[in-house]
Amino acid sequence: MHDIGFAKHDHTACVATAMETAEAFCRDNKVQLTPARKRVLEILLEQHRAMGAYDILALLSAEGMGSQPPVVYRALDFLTKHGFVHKIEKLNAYLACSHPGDRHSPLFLICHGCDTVAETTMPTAPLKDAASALGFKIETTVIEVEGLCPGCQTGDAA
Amino acid sequence: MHDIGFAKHDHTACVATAMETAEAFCRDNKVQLTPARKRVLEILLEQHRAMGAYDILALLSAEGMGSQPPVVYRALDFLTKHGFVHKIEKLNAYLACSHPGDRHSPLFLICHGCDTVAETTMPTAPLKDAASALGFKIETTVIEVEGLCPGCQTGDAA
DNA sequence: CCTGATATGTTATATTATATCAACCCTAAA
DNA sequence: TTTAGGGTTGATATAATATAACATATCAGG
Repeated sequence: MHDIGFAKHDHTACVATAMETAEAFCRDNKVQLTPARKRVLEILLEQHRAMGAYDILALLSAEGMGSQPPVVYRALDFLTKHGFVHKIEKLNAYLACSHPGDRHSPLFLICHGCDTVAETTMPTAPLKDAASALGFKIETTVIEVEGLCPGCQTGDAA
Repeated sequence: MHDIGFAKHDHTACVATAMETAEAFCRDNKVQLTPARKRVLEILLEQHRAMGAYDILALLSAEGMGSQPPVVYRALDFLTKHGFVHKIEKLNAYLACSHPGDRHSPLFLICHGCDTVAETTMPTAPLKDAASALGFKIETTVIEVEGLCPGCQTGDAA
């Protein structure tokens, strides 16, 4: 059992479906989900947590899929460009997208008690309104909040 | 003449008033605005742009105020802790606060045409609602958007 | 075949940030 | 006055994150 949001669920199946979604997207869009890219995405889906690039690299390397930083950064560039993976700027870490296929403006909830990161969404209108009030045209958004998840508010479990 | 938001204004005076605000705050709260901290804040106010820690360090160093990274990172820690400076996570850069004294959840507009960063605000209710729907308690927020400022949308001036 | 676009392998380096420990300065308690 | 503690600084070293640069490989289309 694993967490999604901050609730429990069995995500054995969701790794498989996310991979299928990614493969379908790549076929449709004529881009290549090469072995390294595929494996990085699988790792992030399986681990279901925000991981540093070098954490991912260590796993890749143990599997003999390349041990140099560009390997993982290139894969992450590809995966983030196509929306399969998000970068958590506040943590310099990477997280598999919970809503593959959507085009959305994700909001990340970072718990500093247990280091869990949950992805959710919020209305984008307030953001657009504030930006357009200054004549600014939004292309990408970074919305991250840090605090305590439900489980860490009570016991203060670190 | 300099920019604030994306409009022109003369900000000669605002450096001085921001420094006075900071000094008053430090007196009131019994914390020390030491020479290094003061100079880092002045630099960020004078430059009126997002600067990397090492850019600031280069200026400090040229003035003989210490040439090692901890000097500037300690100053930035202090200044961000007390709200005089914000970190722009997306850029790994630091920016003097445009609303000294307020307690606010700032929104940063990052123009990738001219590298200007404007600080504004938005209603925080949507954020709080989305977080509390998952039982999450917010402590800090990072809201940054990247795109094009009014001046860079037309001429595409890089 | 040749070429251009895309991807990978490899080495090296750039950029951002922190750990650690000794010294200093001030305040306030003993 | 001495001593202890908190906060700050100085200095050295290193950790953590990310990219530049260039050679090689693969493959589809002309």
